[in-house]
Amino acid sequence: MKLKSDFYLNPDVEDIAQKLLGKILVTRFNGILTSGKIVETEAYAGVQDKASHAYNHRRTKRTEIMYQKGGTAYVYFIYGMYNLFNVVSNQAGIPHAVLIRAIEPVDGIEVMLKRRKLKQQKYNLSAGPGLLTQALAIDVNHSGLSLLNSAIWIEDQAVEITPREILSGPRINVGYAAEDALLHRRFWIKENPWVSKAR
DNA sequence: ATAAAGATCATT
DNA sequence: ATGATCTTTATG
Repeated sequence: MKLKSDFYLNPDVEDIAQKLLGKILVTRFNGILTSGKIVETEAYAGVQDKASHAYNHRRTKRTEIMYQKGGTAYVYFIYGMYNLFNVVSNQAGIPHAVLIRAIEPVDGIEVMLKRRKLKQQKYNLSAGPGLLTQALAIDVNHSGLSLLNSAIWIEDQAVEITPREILSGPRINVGYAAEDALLHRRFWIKENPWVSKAR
């Protein structure tokens, strides 16, 4: 069942980052459906978080999306080649976001392989924030879309991921964030091979 | 107008 | 450890 608005209005971004683990991220573009189980996330805690694009109330054309109501997609382009997908959370005006860092493929694996230009399934299909967006065909044109609609959304699962199955650590490649780089705001499912290997 | 940096990844 | 590749942002 598609997650509804109240799930995304959660004011605790570290909590929602953990609750997104185990849920299914789905895209359906031109009738083509692809999806994967979320296995790794990172929480970005708005204006107080030195790692966040919205740190210190930074408000630009790009970051404007983060100030929208929870349940909006925030997608940005980085390093000249990658689109990174985030789930905006909390009420409008508070720029919380959760970066989806890795998924375990579920539906449309053949299509995803084609999009990634891979012959056979390996972990580099979708284990990494810049890779899963390719597999699901998400790009910056989708930034601002509502996750309550039928192009990009997240499905609830009967089986909840329990706190015992979740590990945490510092976020990846946020060295510019000074002391906030040390906070444990990266979460992943213990022993899941689809978690990114990045360091 | 210009320059620097970046929530990455594949390769050496 | 390095290179690819280009948008976004800050600064002048």
